[in-house]
Amino acid sequence: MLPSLTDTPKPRWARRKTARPQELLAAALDLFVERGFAATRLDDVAAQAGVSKGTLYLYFENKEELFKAVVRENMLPLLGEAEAVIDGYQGHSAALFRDIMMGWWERIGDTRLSGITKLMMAESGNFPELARFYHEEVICRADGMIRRLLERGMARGEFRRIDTANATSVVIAPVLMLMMWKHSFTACHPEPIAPRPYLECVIDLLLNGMAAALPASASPDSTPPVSVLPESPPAGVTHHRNLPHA
Amino acid sequence: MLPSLTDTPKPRWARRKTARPQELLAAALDLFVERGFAATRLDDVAAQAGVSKGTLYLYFENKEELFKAVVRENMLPLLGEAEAVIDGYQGHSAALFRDIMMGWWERIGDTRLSGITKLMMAESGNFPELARFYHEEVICRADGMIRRLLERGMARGEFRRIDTANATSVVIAPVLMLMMWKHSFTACHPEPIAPRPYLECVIDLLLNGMAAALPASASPDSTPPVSVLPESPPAGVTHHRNLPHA
DNA sequence: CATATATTACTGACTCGTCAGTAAGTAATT
DNA sequence: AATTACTTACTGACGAGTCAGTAATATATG
Repeated sequence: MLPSLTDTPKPRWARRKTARPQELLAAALDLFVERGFAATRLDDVAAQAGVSKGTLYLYFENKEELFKAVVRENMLPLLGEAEAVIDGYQGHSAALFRDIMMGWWERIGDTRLSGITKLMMAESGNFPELARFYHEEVICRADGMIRRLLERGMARGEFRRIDTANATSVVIAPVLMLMMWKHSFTACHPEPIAPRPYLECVIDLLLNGMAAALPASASPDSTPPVSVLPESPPAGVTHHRNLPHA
Repeated sequence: MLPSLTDTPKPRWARRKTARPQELLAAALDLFVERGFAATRLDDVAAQAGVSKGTLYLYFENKEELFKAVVRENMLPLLGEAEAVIDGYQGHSAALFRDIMMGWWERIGDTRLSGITKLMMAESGNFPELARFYHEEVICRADGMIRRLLERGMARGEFRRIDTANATSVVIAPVLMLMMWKHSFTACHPEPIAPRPYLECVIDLLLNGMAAALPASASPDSTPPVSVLPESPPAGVTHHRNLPHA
C-alpha cells in the first residue's frame, strides 16, 4: 500500500542551524583526507553533509576557511592535551617520550587526522595562506613540544646533551613518515608497514641514541644495543599511559 | 638604426625535432617539481620549453605520459647506478650504508629530483595509474636495494640480525622526510633543517642501532653511544666515495 | 486552536575562469 | 612543390563562488 499523501508529508529538507556546521566539518574532514585540499569539490562536501553547496557558504566564507575550521575543530584540541601532559609530567623522560610517541600515533596517526598532516605536507606549496596558518598553529607548537621534552630530559640528566634543533627533526620524522605512508602507496604496497612494531623500533633506536651515560655498574659487557628504557613494556605489547582521555 | 627588414629575417620559430623532447622534459621537471602534478599546466610547460602546447602533444601522448617520461629520463638511471654500487661493493657494510645514504642525498635529495619523490607521495592517491607506475619502477627497486644492503651486512656479520622489512622502512624514512621538508614548509620555517648534520645524525644513530656485537676488546667502558663506523670521516666533512660519476 | 504574516535556512541554476586535449591552418625546411 | 614541425584558435568538462527564489519555521492575530 502506498503511503498516504497526507500523513507525515516528509519535508524535502529541515532547518538545522546549530547542527549544520558540525556536519559540514565532518564531511569536509572525510573528503579532504580522502582526496586532498585541491581535489576536494565543495559540491561533494555539501552532498555528504546532506545539504547543497549554497548552504556550505552560509557557514563558511570559502574553501580555505572551511579547511582552517576543520583543523581548529579536530587538531588543535589534541595539541593542547599533549602540551598539558608534557608540562605536568612527573616521571622519567624516557617514559614520557614513549608516551608522547605512542599517544601521537593513537590520537592522530591512527585516525583520519593523519590525513590532514599528509595533506598539508603535500599541498602547502600551492596554498601559502593555509601553509602559514598550519605552520603557526600546528607545526610550531608540535616542534616546541618535542623540543621541551628533549630539554627536560637533558636538564634532568636523563638524556645526553644533544643539539635539540636537529634532534627534534629526527624524532618527528619517523612519525610523520608513518602518516605519509598510510596515505600514499598503501593501495600498491603488498605488505604495508605495521605501525606498532615500526614505532617500537623507532623508540628503541632513538632512546638508545639519546640515553645519558649509564652508571658504571650497568651494562658492563659489550652486548648488542638493547633498550635502556626504564620499565619498557615487552615488545609487541604497548601501554598507553599518560595522555588524558578526550 | 633600426635593423633592416631584409637581413637575417629571424624566423618566428625553428624546427628542432631532436632537441624538443629533452627541452620539454626539462621544463616539465621544473614545473612538476615546483607545483606538483595536478597543478602544473601544460601551457606553462610548453611556454617554458619555448613552444606552444600543441607541440607538446606531438611528442607526448598526454600529461601522465609526459610525467612518466620525466621519471624514466631522470630517476631510473640513478637507481641503476646505485644498484650497481651495492652489488659490486667490496668493503664494510657500514661504509656502504653511509655511501648509499649520502649518495642518495647528493644525487636525488639535494637536486630537483627530490621534488618528484615528494610529488608522488603527495598525489599518488589521486592518480592511480601514476602510482602504479612509480611504485613498480622506483619504490620497489629502492626498497629492494636497501633490503639487499641490510642482508649483506647481516650475512657478513657486520650488522646484527634484524627484521629487514621493518628496518628497510626505518632507514628510508629519514631520507624521505628530508626531501618532503625541502618541498613543503621551507617558506615558513625559520631555520630549515641543515641536511648534512641531520643525515650524519641519522647515519650515526642507525649504524649504532644495527651494529653487530663488538669484539670484547672494543669499547670496554660505558661511554655514551658513539659511531662504530670504520674510518668514519670527521663530523661536518663528508666524503662521497663510491657512487660512480654520472 | 487555526490561520495569516514575517523571517530565514536552504536550494539549484547560473557565471566566470581554468585547463587538458584537438584540429585546422601556417611557415620552416628539404 | 612537398613535407612536416609548429602555431593558433578552438572545444568541452569541470569547479569555486554567487544569488534570486523557495520552502520550512517562528510569531502574531483572530
